[in-house]
Amino acid sequence: MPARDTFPHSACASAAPSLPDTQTDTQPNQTPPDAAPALPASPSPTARRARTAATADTGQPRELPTAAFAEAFATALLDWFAVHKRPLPWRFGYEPYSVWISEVMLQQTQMDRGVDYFLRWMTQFPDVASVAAASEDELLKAWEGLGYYSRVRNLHKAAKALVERHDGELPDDPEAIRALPGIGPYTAGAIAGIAFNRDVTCIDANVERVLSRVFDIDTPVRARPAAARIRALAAALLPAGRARDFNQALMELGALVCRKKPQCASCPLSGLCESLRLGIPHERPVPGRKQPIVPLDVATGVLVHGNRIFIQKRPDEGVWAGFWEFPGGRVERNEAPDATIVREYAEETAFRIAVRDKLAVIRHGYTTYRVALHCYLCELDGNMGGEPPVPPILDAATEYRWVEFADLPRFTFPAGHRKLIDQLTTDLRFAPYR
DNA sequence: AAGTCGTGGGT
DNA sequence: TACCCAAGACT
Repeated sequence: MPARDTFPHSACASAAPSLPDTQTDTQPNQTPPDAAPALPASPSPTARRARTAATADTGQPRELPTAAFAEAFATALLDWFAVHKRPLPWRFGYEPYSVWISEVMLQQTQMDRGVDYFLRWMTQFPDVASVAAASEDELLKAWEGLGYYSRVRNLHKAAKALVERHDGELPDDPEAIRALPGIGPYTAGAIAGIAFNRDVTCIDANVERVLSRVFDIDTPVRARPAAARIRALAAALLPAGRARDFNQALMELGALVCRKKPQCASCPLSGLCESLRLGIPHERPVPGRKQPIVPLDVATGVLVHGNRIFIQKRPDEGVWAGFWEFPGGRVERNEAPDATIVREYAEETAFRIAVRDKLAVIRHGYTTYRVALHCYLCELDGNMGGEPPVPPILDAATEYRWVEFADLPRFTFPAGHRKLIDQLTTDLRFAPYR
């Protein structure tokens, strides 16, 4: 736990507003800062003892940093950021649209991948209006491979709402931003704070990690008590007028220095960090309950007929909604994968098919599953293979196509199927069909 | 509030 | 290999 020395009458740091969340969180203190005493940026023992001040009324362990600590924290952090800030493409101009796209794109996504997708997206959809005018299929194709595709559907809805109601511009009011589809507490804070430089914080996994270490928060960071404390701490540490740099700096520090394996030797906050003082930064943040990963065998068949390949479009709900795919499904208990293909084709298309070569086993994961995707080459069986072939009776799809191999890149596939297509490009057994 | 929703990099 | 988990939101 942090030092319990409390200074009930010391200046309490300014508490910048944090976005309202579904969980109501009472800000312990909203009073403006008193005259902040000048304090050396270096962490003196005095500064360390002055780290926190308890809320005066209850005396509960809901502690906020003193103004002096907050200033030392912000100064060290912002100085570091000025030197180590990466030249990311949305860090030029901070146009709200660019910030919005980057923030949504980077949700649960690694920076390097996000940058590539961002640059392509901005070329294809340079403004809100172009997103609103695009078809969902176009947007989905641009998002293909990034995952969490409801993000792009919500982006579409939000863009259309902005064109209709806000003249195609993002509002600068955190509440109004938060009301848009796909924008939660984090993204609303990020847009308001980073694009508009409003005095608002944003809490992502980086911020959680940094603050849980600096203040040695010993309960699961995503659970309510710790989450509320982190929101309050971030708000108290935020220097007025510096939200753009402060928010980015906190996240940048988490991404570059205060990583899962912390690099405390090069951390500008090492002198202020309670978990480091205790020698346990690697024990923070305390993780929540983790979901078990379920292994799953799935089979899929690439059905060829002449030089055409059968694909179908998934329903509008559930995983990979609206994606194209090769039919297939879960391998049941005591079922061989090639038998799965025959069964699934019968159920999903009413095709009788014959399974030929096994093409690949592709391993990938989605959400809580770890999938082994067994891939087979298939043909229509017996007299089903007329010309043109008999139409399918779709049971798990909204559309179907018989397409040439060269046309597959125009359609949007789940990553596992996309990997299969990539492999087929060089698979000699598949040469007759491409 | 606990599950769902993807994917690939890091270790 | 196996596991963790990332600039989260929604239901």
